[in-house]
Amino acid sequence: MDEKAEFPKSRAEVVSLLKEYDITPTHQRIKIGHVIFSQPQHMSAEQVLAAVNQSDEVSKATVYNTLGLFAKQGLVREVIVDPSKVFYDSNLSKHHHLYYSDTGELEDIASEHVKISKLPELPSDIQIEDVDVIIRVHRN
Amino acid sequence: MDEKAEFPKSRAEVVSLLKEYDITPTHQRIKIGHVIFSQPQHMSAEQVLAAVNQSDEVSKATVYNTLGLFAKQGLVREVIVDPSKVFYDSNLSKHHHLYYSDTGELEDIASEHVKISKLPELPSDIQIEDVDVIIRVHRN
DNA sequence: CTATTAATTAGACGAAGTCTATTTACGTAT
DNA sequence: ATACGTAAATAGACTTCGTCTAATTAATAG
Ligand SMILES: [Mn+2]
Ligand SMILES: [Mn+2]
Ligand SMILES: [Zn+2]
Ligand SMILES: [Zn+2]
Repeated sequence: MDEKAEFPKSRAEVVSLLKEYDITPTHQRIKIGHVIFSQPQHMSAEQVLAAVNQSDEVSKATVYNTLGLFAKQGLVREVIVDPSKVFYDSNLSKHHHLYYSDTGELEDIASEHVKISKLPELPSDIQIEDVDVIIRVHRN
Repeated sequence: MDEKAEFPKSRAEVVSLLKEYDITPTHQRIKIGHVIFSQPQHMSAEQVLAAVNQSDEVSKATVYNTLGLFAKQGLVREVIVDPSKVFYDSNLSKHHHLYYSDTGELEDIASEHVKISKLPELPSDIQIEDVDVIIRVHRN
């Protein structure tokens, strides 16, 4: 797990990050990485596609492939809180989420602010991937 | 909040349940309610549509409208864990979820088995709707 | 350079869900 | 019971997000 999580990342830093995570650094992947690692944020695939296509073109298929690959390799985290789209989270540190169901906004909650003091015992053949805590809220 | 949560529910019980939650008990709504309240379970809209259309027909629009209405009135709970579909949960008691990301299975975790001992302080103009804990696991 | 493999692409396709315009059912008054 | 006004249901077009396929292009090794 990457703990030094600096933002923004230069192009060169993105390249080393990809290599670290065993991802061949192609043009398109570097560009997508540069967008999402510019700051800790939550972006949908559509948003990434739009951002990346401000300058030259990356295909929809490649954006989806790349985000899926990044997630598989642990470079981004998929956040499933909105029934209509997946958010890709560039914040690699352990944290939880605050979701405004009225506006669709998604905010991080530092993991120190949430403490889970008891979890169920699970059969030994089961691996825990993640324990997600989502606080669903709305304004007034 | 309904605490006596008995399953299965007879047709007559479904009718009173709908009335309790200020839902006009139409044929279609009773039928959908009868299906989902037959036991504590998690069903997608497509599954409800299929189940309900074993005998006579209820339209897709009505199934979606009805499940949305039930959720809005607090008769079912929407569970968002799978990026491809919403689950409607007929278990009204407070509980959390175990999600098998490899198979898509969803299981309940009784709320006694999870203890959250610290939550962040939130601005006073924010209402908490729910605190969801999702344990994402996979087998071996 | 050549061969092999990996990655990208356009656009067709699919699944889940929404919307619109019309029809049907329901509730109330006469 | 009939008429009227509102609520609910319906078919099917449509949208959005995401996947797949078949063809092209780029990277890598020899
Ligand atoms: Mn949705
Ligand atoms: Mn998906
Ligand atoms: Zn986050
Ligand atoms: Zn449940």
